[in-house]
Amino acid sequence: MLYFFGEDDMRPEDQLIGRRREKLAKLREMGVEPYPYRFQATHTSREVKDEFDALSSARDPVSLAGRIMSIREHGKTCFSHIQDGEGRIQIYIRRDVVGNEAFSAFKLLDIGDIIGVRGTVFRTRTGEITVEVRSFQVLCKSLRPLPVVKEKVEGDKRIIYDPFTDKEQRYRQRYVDLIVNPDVREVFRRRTEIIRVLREFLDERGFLEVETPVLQPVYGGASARPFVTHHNALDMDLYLRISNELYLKRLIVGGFEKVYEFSKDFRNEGMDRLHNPEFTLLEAYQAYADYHDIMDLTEDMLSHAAEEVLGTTKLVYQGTEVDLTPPWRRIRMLEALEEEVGVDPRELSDEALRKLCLSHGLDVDGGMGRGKMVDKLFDEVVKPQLVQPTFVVDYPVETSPLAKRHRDDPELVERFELFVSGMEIANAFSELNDPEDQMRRFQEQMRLRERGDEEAQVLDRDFIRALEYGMPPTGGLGIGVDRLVMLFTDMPSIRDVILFPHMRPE
RNA sequence: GGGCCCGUAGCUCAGUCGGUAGAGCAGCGGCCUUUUAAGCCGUUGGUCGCAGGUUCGAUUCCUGCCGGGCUCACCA
Repeated sequence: MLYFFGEDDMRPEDQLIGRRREKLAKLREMGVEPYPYRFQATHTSREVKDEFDALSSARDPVSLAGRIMSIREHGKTCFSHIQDGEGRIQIYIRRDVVGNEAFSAFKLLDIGDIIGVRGTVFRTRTGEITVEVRSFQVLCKSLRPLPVVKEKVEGDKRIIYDPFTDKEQRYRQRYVDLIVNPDVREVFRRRTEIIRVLREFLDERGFLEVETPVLQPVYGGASARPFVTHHNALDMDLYLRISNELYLKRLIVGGFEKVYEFSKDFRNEGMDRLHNPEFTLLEAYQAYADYHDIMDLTEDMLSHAAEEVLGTTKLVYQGTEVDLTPPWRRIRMLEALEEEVGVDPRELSDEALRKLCLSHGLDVDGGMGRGKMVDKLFDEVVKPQLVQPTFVVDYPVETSPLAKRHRDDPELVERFELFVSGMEIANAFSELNDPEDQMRRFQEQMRLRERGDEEAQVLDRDFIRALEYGMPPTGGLGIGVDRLVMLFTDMPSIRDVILFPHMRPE
C-alpha cells in the first residue's frame, strides 16, 4: 500500500502519481465522480471550428469532450486546450461563470485528464476559437504524467518544443505516442484509408473478399521460415501462415473467379526497416488473367489509391519525388541486370556467376543455386536504382516455384515485381496451373531444402490434388501493404506504420 | 549475428579531462479575469540502464550484461 510510505521512500514518478491520487481523493470528497459512465457531446472540436460563425452569433451552447493537453492558469480564470479525436480546441473557464466550487474542482485537474465541457463559443483577443465553459464534468482522472509537448505556431510554421521522440517508448507505449504526437495519429488514419480504398477498388471490380486459415498444417506460398505453434487437442504442430497464396488458389479451383484477402502473415526472420515478423499482405487472384493483366490491375489500383488518399499521383518519399502516374516502366529482369553488370548472367558458368557476386561484395556460399545468386545480384545492383515505379518482369524459374513458365522461354517464369523507392512493393505472376509441373517444382524445392535451404518451399499434396481437378489460367498478386503505407506516408521504417511493432520484452 | 552510436529527473536535454549532478517543461506553494512555448516569485524531485573491475574515490575509465537506434549480413 503506497499510503504507508512517506514521500521520501517513493520513486520520483510515484511522487507525481501520488499527487494525482491525492487530487483524485479530493475530487471524491467534493462529491465529484472521477470515472463516470457517459457523456453526451453535441460537437467535436472540428465541428465547433467549422461551424464557428453560426455557433458564435446564435450563442448556442455546445458540449464536447476531450483530454486536457495544456493548462494556463490565470488568476480567477484558466485557459486550457482539450484534445478529441479530431484535434484540439481551447477552453476558457472563469470562476465568476462556473462558481467557486466548480472552479476549485477544475484546479484539481491535470494535463491528461479527460473532461466534458458545455459552453458558448467565442474568439479570444488573439483570434483563437475558444469555448467559454459554463459547466464541465470530469470524465476520467489520469494518474500518470503525460509528456508535455509544447507547440508554437508562427505563420504557417509549427514549432514543436520538447517533442516526445524516444523511439523505444513511442513503440512500446504507442498510446502515449498517439496522444501527444498528432502526426502519428495521421499516419495511422491514412493507413486505414489506404486499405479502405484498395478494398473498395477490388470490390468494385467484382473481387470477393475471403478469409483463409492463419493456422496451417503445411505452410506455403512463399520462401520463408515459419513460426511453429502447437494444437493441444490434436497434439500436432501447426504453422502460422507465411502466405495465403495456396488457399486463395484453391478457391479459384473452387470456382470463385476473383478473390482477395488482406492477410496478416508471419515470417520467422530478422527485422529491419522493411521487415516486421508479422505484416500485412494483400493478395488477389483473378481467373482467366495473366501477369500482363495483373500489371495493369496493379498500376490502376495503386495510382487510384494515391489519387484518392493523397489527391495526386506525385508524392515525395524521403526527399525524393516519386511519380506514380501511369504507365510505369517495365523492364526484363535479366536485361536490367545485364545493363548494370555488362553481361547476361545466363551466359556465365556457375563459377563465373559466383565470382561476379563476390566482386559485388555478396556473400554467396557453395550450395547456393544459380537462381538465388542472380536474385542477390539483382537486389544488390539493380533494386536500389528503381526509385520511380518500375515493373521488373520475367524471373528465372528456380526462385519462383509457383509461377507459370514463360510462354517464350521455359527457363523463365511469367512473374513481375513492382519496385518503388528501391522497395519491393508487389510480387505477381501468371499462376502455375499444370499439376505435374507444380509437382516437379515442389520436388526441386525439396532438393534445395535437403541441401540446407531452410526457406525452400514444402510440398503441399492437397494443393497438388486441387490443381489436378483443374485451375483455370489465373493471375495472382501480392502487395506489401505496410510498405505501401510507408510510401504514402513518407515514413522511413515499417515500425512507423505498424501500431504495435514487434519489440523485445521490457 | 558483425560494426558504429545511445541509455543522466515524468518528458526534452546539458555536464563531470575521476571528487556521487544541472537546465527547460511538467509537479508543488504563491501572484495574476482574453492567455497561448502565458508571465512573475519561490520550490520538491536523481541508487546518472544493470553487474563486476581499476582506484583513496566511478555517473565519468575498463569489461560483461540488458534495452534501444542506425547500418551491414541474413531475409521479401
